[in-house]
Amino acid sequence: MGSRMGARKPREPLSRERALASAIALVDAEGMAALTMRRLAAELGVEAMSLYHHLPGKAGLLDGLVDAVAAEITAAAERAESDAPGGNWRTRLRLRFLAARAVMLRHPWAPALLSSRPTVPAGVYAYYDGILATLVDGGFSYRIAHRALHAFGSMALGFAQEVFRPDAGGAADAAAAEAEMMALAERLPHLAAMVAAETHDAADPTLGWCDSQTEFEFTLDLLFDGLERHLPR
Amino acid sequence: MGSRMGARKPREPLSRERALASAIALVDAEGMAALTMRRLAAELGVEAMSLYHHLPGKAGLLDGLVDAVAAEITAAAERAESDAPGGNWRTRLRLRFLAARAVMLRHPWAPALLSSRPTVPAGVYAYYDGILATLVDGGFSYRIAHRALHAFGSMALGFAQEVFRPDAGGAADAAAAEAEMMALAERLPHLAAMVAAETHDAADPTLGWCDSQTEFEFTLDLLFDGLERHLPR
DNA sequence: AAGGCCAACCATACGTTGTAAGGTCAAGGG
DNA sequence: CCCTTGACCTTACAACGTATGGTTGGCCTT
Repeated sequence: MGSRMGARKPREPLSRERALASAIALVDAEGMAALTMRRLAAELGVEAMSLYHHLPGKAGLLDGLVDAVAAEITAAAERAESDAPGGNWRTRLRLRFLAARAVMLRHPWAPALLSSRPTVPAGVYAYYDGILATLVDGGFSYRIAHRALHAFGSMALGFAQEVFRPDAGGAADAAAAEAEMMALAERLPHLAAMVAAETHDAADPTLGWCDSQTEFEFTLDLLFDGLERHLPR
Repeated sequence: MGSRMGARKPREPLSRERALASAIALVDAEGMAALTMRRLAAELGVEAMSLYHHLPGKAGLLDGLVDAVAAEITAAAERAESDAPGGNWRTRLRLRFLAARAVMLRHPWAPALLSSRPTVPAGVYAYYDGILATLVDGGFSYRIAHRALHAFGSMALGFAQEVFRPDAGGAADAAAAEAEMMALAERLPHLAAMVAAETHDAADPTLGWCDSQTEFEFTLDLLFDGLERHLPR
């Protein structure tokens, strides 16, 4: 017994969805570098070449990842906006962008992947169409709305181009970091003074002292304030 | 004759500087994908492994590229600012950022490379120290200056996080692009309307109609305006 | 029930990548 | 004169994406 009746199911037959889900889990856990065709196949209990029956190569796999993230963002933004109906354009966009940011924080690899892809996934266009609708509904001309889209840049997708990486050094050798900081302070007097002033009453004396959530919202409001002055009348 | 007197010079002895210069030329001409150790060595008339006597591996080579670009930006920004002495913080920063942007336009691969590197090159710190000096000199508190640095993000280095790539489709099949645009218009009414409104009196009816220089400066002024309102008094 | 088709999966192999290990060779100082 | 030293080369390896061509088990048709 056990060979008939179809209930044997040596394994479910592997699909594009299962592959993508497994890929996202893998990348969330171990980073983009761990995502190779062989590794992903192994994760699914399968050989590498089997993936090619469901995905059009590595590039297609990455496109799939980006599409999935875009869908997640769109859903989160839609949900956030509908949770607070009747707001003005500012609060509606704010909710959208902060919802997008929450998604990006769950997938730290997504910003780099998104900006590295040569083509924009289709779902992103729909997302931007909604933003544009909010802006036009809020009274902006198409000209200013267009410029607003450019000005938001990646913030609309929930991430900012941070030049300085978040906590790259790690907390392993805080002493060495501080020593290096002291050495740098002589050549970079203003940066040193700023760090000194800002960490005066903060807990963490290292370079990981930036509250990126606060900075994100500050920049957002900066842009909103500036745009508001371009409203007609 | 010709064998003595040292003038034979079968080739100059290859140095870190020569390797980096050649790498930049190669990447400028053919893009990052063309930069492999073997290819760079061939470009220098040498075998791949010889590069390892002057560069600490591929990662070190990329770090070298980033350092070179950072130096180029710093020099250009310094020059631009000193060409217009006595300006206020706005015009001084504006000149810096636009000078940086000119450098980035010469090296289109630099933004992606810079954001992909795990560590920030040392030269960038010095560059940011100068920006900070200008802000503080302009009357900003360290707190707001700090936030300004975050708000500028990559714009200080001369590039914006553009979600939609510049002219990825190429001008080869403008008809197909327009047809696809028409198909998209039904699902993306606002985007379609915006494109229609914006290209009303423009020359190019495709998606390559964004003047990124204008958008860059608009965003810059948006941020400057917003920051100005955070000046004390 | 028998024949055959076909999607799913696998095994093998190729070219390219970065780079570790060790060899060759000319220049120069003791 | 020899022998160290550094620049350069040769070879080799592991890992990558993927082209090519099996093998197989279940479903449809007759």
